[in-house]
Amino acid sequence: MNSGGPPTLRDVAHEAGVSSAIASRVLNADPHVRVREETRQRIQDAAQSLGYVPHSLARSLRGARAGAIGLVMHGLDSPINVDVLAGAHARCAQSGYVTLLAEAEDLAEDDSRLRAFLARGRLDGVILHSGYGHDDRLLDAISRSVPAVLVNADDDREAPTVRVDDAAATTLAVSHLLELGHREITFIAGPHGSQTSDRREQGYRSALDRADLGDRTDVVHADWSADSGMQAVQEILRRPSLPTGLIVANAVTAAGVLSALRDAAVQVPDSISVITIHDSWFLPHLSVALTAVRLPLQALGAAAATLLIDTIDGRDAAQDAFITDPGPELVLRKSTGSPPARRA
Amino acid sequence: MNSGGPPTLRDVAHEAGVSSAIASRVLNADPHVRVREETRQRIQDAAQSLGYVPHSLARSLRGARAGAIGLVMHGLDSPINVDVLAGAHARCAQSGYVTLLAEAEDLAEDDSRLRAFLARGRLDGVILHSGYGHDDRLLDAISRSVPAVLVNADDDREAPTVRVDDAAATTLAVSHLLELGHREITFIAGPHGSQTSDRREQGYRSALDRADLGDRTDVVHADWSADSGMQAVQEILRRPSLPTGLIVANAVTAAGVLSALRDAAVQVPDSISVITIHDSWFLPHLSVALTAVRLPLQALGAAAATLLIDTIDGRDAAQDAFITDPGPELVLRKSTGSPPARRA
DNA sequence: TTGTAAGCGTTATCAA
DNA sequence: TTGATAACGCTTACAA
Repeated sequence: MNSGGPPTLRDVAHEAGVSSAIASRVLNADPHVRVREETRQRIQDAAQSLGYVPHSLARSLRGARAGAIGLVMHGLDSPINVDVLAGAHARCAQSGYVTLLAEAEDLAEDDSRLRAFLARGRLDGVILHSGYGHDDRLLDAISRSVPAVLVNADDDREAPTVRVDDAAATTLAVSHLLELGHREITFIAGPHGSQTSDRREQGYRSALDRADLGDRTDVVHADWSADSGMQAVQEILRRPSLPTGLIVANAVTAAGVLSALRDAAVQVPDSISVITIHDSWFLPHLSVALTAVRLPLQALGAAAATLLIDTIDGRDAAQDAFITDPGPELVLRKSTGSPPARRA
Repeated sequence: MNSGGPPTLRDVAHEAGVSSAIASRVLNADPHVRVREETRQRIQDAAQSLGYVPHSLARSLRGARAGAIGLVMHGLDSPINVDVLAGAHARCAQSGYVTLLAEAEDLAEDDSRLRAFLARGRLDGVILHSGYGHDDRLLDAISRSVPAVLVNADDDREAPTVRVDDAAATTLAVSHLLELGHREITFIAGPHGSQTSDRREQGYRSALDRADLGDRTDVVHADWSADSGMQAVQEILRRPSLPTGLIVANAVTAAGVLSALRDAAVQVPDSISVITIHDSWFLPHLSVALTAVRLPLQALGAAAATLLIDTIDGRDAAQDAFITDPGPELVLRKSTGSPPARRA
């Protein structure tokens, strides 16, 4: 063997009595090469018996592929975002890419982390799970170095974007409440500056407009967290009159909304109906099993990965994409019902 | 510039009118080298103006460090496991390592994914978040290739292991119920074969033993999922008499437990008290706000990373470790209380 | 104080 | 059908 370390291609070639050149071609099953069957055997036996493992760095250094994709996520404390991550990760793994994980905040705040992450040759591309719009600098740095695909950003950005139909989701939620007879529907949005939240708000507004209820729109901002959901409810409860329906822009926030309602002894759905965007495992287990509009989050992550991989592999692609299959879907549970009878 | 691609060290050296050797030393701040201040400036200016980014692959190929750590996790659909991931990831990032993410099941099932992940030179070490004991083959393959640290495995394994004090956690839960006056306490365990669950069960048994209640032990198995928690409750409800206290080995399972109890109209905590291992954001929002024993999961992940990094960097380390700071901590909410008065 | 040159493990281009 | 050999971009003795 060589000098102690793990066996190299040369060790294999030497063992098989051939040059490293054919060893390389044989082991990579290069279709353009015709070797004697017997030689091929010898090489493969040698590789086998030496326990040869190709050195991925050396390979990528020579070729141009790292075989790795960067997943820049945010808010991994929310199961919603983890779903997107899982979808993207699975699709990358399927296609033979390993994935590097990073948090958007970390990279944006700490230049040395950003550099370590984007170090040349390490990544073939990056999926940036954004949505705040505060990350132009981050996107700039990334796309200067490798192809990037955005998830959930607006489409005025400098990279292709993949999205679910946020507006359709809230529209569906509004329709559901409208059909039940609600006319006073408040939307509990995400944080100011979130493009995702803005799109959902737009769906809410236009659905009310279409029902000639455009003057009844009412939006309260939260910040995606459960606590902020509780605060939003407390704010609403301080008003002289309550809405009969609540649409919450995010399932985690909705968990807080339900708790605050319980704390205030407001009956759901008898006094007020609640519906949220995003389905997740915990919704059936909240204080009232929560009705939701399911959005295909794993599919979203997977679509972003597909788009990126197509780009990397030189297939055209690189268009913005809407995930419409499956589309937003109503998951009925126990938190919505008819509005309370009107007090004259 | 060179041939179109991004600038290399040689380009920088050329631009600065020096050799690539000093360029390298200057840019890496090699302490053993004394360069004229003016030269150092010229090199750094050149690097700056060319937008030079070191090629991490070439660097690792030459040196021996990849600057990357593999995080092999399982069950990312549970926030509990995501907490461990977050802790490990943060600690790695802090120390300048990027992280490669993989799912244990994927690697165990698909050899080509395992090979891609462990490809030589890509990783400096791996954290394996295990707990099932089914993964000996996986651990074998990994530790044959790089240093590994286990999370939550038993300590008879072939790699150092980092753990929280599972037994102490259930002991604390038992004590809490005992103090409230409970004597019939059922433990809803994780799946058969889970070492984590076994350790928790042991803490439960020995705590009851110490209270001379060793003959009252009662264990029902679930599988970490919320659904299995519901099933466990249904099984218990079929019995002629009910326990007064339930200790659930996992917070996600506990969510299902509470829902099943609600569905069966069993009052918590009036008819039955419930306490779970693991605190998480959703516990306050369940049908009854759930009392829990908090375990330091992020610290667990971080400790695993620290241990691994120490090993990689050649500091001694590599001992099994218990995370005892902070230790298991009782988080009181509304799901535990005195047992119902005994029917004579 | 700076430059030369030899690798690190592959792959690709020739030539044999 | 196979073998030399030159890159890929960087680090590091060693030499000047």
